[in-house]
Amino acid sequence: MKKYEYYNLKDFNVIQTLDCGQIFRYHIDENVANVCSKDKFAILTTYEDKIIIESEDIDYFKHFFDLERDYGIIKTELKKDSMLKPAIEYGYGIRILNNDVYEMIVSFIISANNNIGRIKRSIDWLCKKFGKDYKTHHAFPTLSEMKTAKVEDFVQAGLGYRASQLYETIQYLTDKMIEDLHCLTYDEQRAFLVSLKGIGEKVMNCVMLFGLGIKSVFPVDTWINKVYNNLIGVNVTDRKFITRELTTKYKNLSGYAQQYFFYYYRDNKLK
DNA sequence: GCCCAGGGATGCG
DNA sequence: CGCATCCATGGG
Repeated sequence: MKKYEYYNLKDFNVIQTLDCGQIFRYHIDENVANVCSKDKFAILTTYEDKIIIESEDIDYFKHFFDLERDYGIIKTELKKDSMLKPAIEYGYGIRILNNDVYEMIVSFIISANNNIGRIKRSIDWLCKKFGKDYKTHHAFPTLSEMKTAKVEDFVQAGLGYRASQLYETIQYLTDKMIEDLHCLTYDEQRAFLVSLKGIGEKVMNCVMLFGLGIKSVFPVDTWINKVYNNLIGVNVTDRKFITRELTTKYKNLSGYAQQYFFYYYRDNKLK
């Protein structure tokens, strides 16, 4: 494997970035993190003054971890918001990953009304069953590989009632649809994603954010719902309303704000 | 046994 | 539109 070393890298913490719910295929052991995306694999080791990335495709993971972007500007702007400031100081090294759209579609369909532990187990099961074995890791199953799965396989993966939803979407999707998705307008992308079985507002926004790199969206899940009520001092359950409020407030930095909030309040076991 | 998890689909008004 | 109800499954 090739190796690349980053010295005194600002605004990047591997554990924070991996542990804030935007990726499910990773494993952390002390200062060493194994990360998978598509068929690719990397090992990140964190030391006092440097981070070492080992991979067969270093360039992929430089972009994957969004390392070419200056987060100082983003954090300075968002820290002007007093509610967000402590969350940013807590998750100072979070970066929004540039992950694969298709992998995000599958992963976040599975995530619906589910918990992270079970989501990770289900996805790992699918990778072992249908993904290529690279010895160091299993690749995420390609669309054509995933199309060979039966509904029973998805049930066995522990997807519950999401099994039939994912099955229908997998059978419907083509590689061309996935490729063309990048060229659509913002509204067309949203419409396409929501038309897929198992994808509603929240999952769609996660795919937009983590798979298409669109930072003007604000996925609202149960945690963000709790955070919103707690910070504003209300008891709202209308997530579409909360989404509108927060995207209006944070505009093109909504996606970043969402991750800082999510990591801070979920880690601190809000209430 | 109950409640919750990075919600969505469906039906009804 | 908004709203209620149902949906599998494992862990706390």
